[in-house]
Amino acid sequence: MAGNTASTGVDSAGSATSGGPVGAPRRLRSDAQRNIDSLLEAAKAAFGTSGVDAPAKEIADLAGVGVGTLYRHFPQRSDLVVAVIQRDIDACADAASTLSAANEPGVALAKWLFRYTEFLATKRGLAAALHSGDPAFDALPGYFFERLGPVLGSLLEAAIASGEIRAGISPKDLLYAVANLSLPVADEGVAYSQRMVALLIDGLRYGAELQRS
Amino acid sequence: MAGNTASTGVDSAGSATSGGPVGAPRRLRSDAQRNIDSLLEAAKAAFGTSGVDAPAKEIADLAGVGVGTLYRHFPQRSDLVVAVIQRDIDACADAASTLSAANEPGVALAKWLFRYTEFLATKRGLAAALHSGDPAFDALPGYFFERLGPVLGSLLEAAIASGEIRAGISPKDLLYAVANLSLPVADEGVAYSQRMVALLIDGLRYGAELQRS
DNA sequence: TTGCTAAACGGAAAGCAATTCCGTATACTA
DNA sequence: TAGTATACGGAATTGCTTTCCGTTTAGCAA
Repeated sequence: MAGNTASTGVDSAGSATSGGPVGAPRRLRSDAQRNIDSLLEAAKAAFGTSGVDAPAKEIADLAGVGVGTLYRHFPQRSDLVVAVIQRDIDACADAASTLSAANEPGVALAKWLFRYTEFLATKRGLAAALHSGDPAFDALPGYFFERLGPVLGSLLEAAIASGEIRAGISPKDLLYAVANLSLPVADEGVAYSQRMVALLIDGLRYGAELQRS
Repeated sequence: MAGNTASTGVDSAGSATSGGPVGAPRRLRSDAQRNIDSLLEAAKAAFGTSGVDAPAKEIADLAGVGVGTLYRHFPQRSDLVVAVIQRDIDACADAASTLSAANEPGVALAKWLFRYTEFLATKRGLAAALHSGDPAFDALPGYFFERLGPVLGSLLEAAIASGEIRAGISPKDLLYAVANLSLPVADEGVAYSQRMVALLIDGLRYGAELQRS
């Protein structure tokens, strides 16, 4: 779970001067670890209540720590946002593998995409941050793909092999396309997103039979 | 062109001589109008250079006015953003009618969608604002649709009539779907957006022949 | 257990950008 | 040409992020 280390650094390089095994950055003190967890919990709650722009103070209070502590672990407000999102990405990836094991290839693909859609729908404001242009979020899309890409990749591969879906679409493209389609627009809700995703899936089915056999 | 009046009010009504009836807003003073124009120009430039988060001061300086003046015409920073976007929406709508007059229905539809895609691509940060959840932008999607909906509606209608596209998709859905797909993701450029839009169009073609005749 | 020290804490203060206020300047009208 | 509503500029206010630093504490060794 990447989120836990925050971006305080804990840079992988241990610069081995002490002769010990490289990359042993010294373990986090227990209270620090506890506070990081509290902060992530609090942040998730605050983002849900007050949106991504919830003041740092509000989050710190909710977590029962001072703002100084918040900034010790998450040097920039955006680092907290990133950590929270990464946590949820991990959860989604895990759910995917379970789902793929219990369904037919084509069904598994569609089901997972809809599940993914719902997952994104709960993000709302968080997803917006992704597109804010703030360099602080530059790493997120990468993490997104790194984590979910392989999962969707297998689903896709299986569905193509069974002839239900045409080849030629990359996991990355599909991942991002659905993410974008799931952004909240106007007064429409999740229903809109799902309609659009369904349309995209039809696009994938278009011409699939030509490749069969 | 809605942008010019800013949100200071100045509702469309004009006329009304001296002892006029209720709601004669009184025309804008010439220097005020000039400053509003300068501000819109400056804002567009600043957004391009420093992103949507360009400081108000920067924009005011660029326009050669004080921040007080900026806030007089655009009470909230977001009002400026809205005005700039509306301007560009209008331009896109106009281009659409021209295009639709010079092409076959199906071609016109596809061409316009790609043109629309490119238009959105230049917005980048601005588009992100749309999804920020800030209530200040609530009116934008409405304007977006009000202006572009009818245009895309005609294109769509014609393409459906010619049997190239299946019925059942609303202009609104398509408009928003493409807008979302055009959001910048990761390191991909416009090419990505266009690939996805093409996929969506294929989705529309899927099953079209079944409805023919 | 006790003592020591690096690590972590909390919250006051500093830094910044958005927004408001208000005295001054100016475009219109009579 | 004078009078007045409008508009102007920029200093002051406000609210939030981020930094700083004296105080507290977990983890370790004697």
